Amino acid sequence: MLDKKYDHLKVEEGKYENWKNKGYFTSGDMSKKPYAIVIPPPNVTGKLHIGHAWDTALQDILIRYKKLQGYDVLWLPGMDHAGIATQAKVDKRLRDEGINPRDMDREEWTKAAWSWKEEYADNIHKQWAKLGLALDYSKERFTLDEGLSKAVKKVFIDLYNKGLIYRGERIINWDPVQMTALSNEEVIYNDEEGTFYYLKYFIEGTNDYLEVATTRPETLFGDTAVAVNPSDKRYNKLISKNVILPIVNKLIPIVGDEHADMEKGTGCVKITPAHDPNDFEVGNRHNLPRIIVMNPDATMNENALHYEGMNRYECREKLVEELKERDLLIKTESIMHSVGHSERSNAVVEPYLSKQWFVKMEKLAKNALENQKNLKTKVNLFPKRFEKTLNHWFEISHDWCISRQLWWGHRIPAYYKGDEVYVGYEAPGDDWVQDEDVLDTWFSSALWPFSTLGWPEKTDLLERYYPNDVLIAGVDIIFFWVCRMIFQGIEFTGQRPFKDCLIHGLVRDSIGRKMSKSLGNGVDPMDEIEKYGADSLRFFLTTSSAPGMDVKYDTEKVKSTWNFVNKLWNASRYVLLNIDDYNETYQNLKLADKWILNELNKTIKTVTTHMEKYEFNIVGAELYNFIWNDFCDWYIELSKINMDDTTKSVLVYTLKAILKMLHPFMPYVTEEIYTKLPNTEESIMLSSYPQINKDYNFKESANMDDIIELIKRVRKFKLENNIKEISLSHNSDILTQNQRLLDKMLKLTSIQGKEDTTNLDFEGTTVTIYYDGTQNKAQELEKLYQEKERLELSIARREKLLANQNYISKAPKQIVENEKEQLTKEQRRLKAIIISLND
RNA sequence: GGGCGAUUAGCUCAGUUGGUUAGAGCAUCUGCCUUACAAGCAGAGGGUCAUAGGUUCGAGUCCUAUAUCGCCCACCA
Repeated sequence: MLDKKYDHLKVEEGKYENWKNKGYFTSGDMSKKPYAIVIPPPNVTGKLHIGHAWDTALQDILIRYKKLQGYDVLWLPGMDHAGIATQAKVDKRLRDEGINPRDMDREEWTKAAWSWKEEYADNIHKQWAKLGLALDYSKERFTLDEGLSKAVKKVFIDLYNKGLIYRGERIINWDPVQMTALSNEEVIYNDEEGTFYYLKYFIEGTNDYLEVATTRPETLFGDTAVAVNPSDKRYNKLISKNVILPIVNKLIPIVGDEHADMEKGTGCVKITPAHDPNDFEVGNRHNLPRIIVMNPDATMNENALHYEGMNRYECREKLVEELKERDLLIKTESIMHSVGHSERSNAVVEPYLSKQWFVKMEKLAKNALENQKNLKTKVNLFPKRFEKTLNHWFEISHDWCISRQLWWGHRIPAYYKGDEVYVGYEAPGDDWVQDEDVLDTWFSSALWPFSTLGWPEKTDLLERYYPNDVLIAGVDIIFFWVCRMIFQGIEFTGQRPFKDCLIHGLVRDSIGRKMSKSLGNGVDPMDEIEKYGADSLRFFLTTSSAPGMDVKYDTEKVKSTWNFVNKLWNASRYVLLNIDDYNETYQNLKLADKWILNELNKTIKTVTTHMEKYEFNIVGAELYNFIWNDFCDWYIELSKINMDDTTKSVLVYTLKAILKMLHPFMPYVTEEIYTKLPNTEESIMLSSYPQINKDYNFKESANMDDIIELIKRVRKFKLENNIKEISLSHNSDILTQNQRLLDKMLKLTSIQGKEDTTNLDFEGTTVTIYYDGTQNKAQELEKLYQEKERLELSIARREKLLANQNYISKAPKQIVENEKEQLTKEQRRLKAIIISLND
């Protein structure tokens, strides 16, 4: 028996360990069809947040659903080493302990990082368990483990040999705090207020100057030209003359280049090839020298003369003062411009000339785009509109900077001896030194769907579970991850990495803001599980929004989900209290039994359809309605009238189906209840998903719908007119057959002493309500007139519609038929009201 | 500048290929402790579906504009 009260903590205790120990999460039953999902590996940097809870709950729903449907499900768990993020955390911890991480040698530091990893992996395992995720731990992987490292090396080496990876000096996004290069995706642009400085660049041998505007005056030490547009009549005769670079007092040329926009600013642009991507290109076109003016930590270097050693902002401030003193500053203007920040450190990114490794994207992106055009082999995104986003990234993709100046990651398999470069698994000789840098974390994550299955070996796992069936990811990592998995999958396996890709939104706070550490508005899923249980949290997260939309985290809604679980709990208690000692039978089904079985079939159909389309919000609403309204409010109440073996059987049958459909969303409470029911498997995880039973499609179930409607109307009449006692008379066969049902649901009493009457229509027969309601006569009449007026309007509307030949000929038959039926029904009701009014 | 999304009840959101008089939860109001559940039951009120046009027998749904909010991308000397 179930406890009197639903206690989520008690229900959830111990179940996960049991499932895990019994091996229910383990894949590999070769007699079944495979179904595979790989988890988006969380970073080993800290705790899982509410977004992870959502993302993983969605996956768990599919895994548990497919398992019940009889698939051999593999949900492969794992974690990501998360290069920059983890290195920052490890460094911080070391510094807090008084150790300067940069004083350590690489090996020593790496040891510290691995111990961090173990600790945080342990945390994440505990959180996965709390969430109830059916992960197959026997297949767990880590992005830095041996097999995956081998895959990473192979991909790097192969791409290099195909000419799709190269090393070169380019302007990259430099994070001066982490002191590493970043990819474009790792830079976040914010609009910020800045200052536009207008400077005088005197033209050699004259007292004239060019007016040059810049937001970053400190880079002038790296200026090697000023560009004007060749067709700009104001300046084009100056081309190939020189200007005097302020402060530095050296001559730099005026070059003509289309990059200079005549309409913009003064039309003159300072060219700093080592500190700006556009200037870099201009520099290439005009063979300009590249002068780096900053150190890797964004302090000024020796090229900044007496500003050497200052950080870039201090330098800017002092330099502007000096320019002012020397009358080289014309004016300043404040402007809004967008400033790039490092995704991880939030430092202002410095465009910086640096020698890095790049993936050449053009061909890889083109292949991915081509593949997306093939309906049979493309990755299907849900919702579909995200395919546009995906394609756009492939269309514009820049070469991907993949080297990072970090210690935590896959070290680049490139070796140097003098000017020679060798790329391969091992150093070609003792006197070769390996590249110090590691690869972008996303380089290894991009291989995750196949590297985790043993690739590049031709393993059985790979054969069986690749391509994965679906990938689930947040909208925020489409570019970082989804795109890259797709092009790497196609390049190295010749196949899409997954057939479907379900994209979900972000969890926002109750007033719609992004959850962030700085705002302190984050919600810890573990706290919520403590308060409301994993079942409530999961159901809320996965059913509260349409696919691809954000969810506002609303505690009230989680509470109301808890109420729903509690409702299920109590309904189950009711069933269990009533089924001691019964023989399962479906003979002599009563109208109510037929009705609920019929409704159940409809529910199974809808739920299954929408589960397949990842429309969990619809599934959630459907189950909520069926359970609360149909099963609890009607069937359970009706079951009290005649609790025979058939009723008991139907109660159990329906409840079992409910639990199985709900199980993917609420694994714990469904397990608790299911295992208490008679004739069940040891665990609900070993049961099978409900299917439509064709024997239980009953036409006469519509009679029950009619009766329910009648009951509702009578109840409304009673309540509106504050009538305590009523009785009914009628000459309907259906009602006669279900007289006990009416007595019970309407609490009918004897007809004696009830002088007043009113009439209702029941499918063409008249039902008379007897009551003693003289004190409310005026109100009753008022209600009747209101109803009469409403019906007349509606009837008029329908009659007009049905008189419209266009409508009759063009609308689907079913719709027209329905309209006619409704019209008949309303006409009957109106007639009954008129009779009542005449009485 | 380009793309995408949103705008529906007081609040948070659904609304499948166009088809009864637009739904749910929460909140509000009325009446109920009816032995599964008062964390509940029985009812009620509340929406000219952002605006303006258009297509259609029929539009929350399709088309064209507009407004507001949000996200993404690009640019930003």
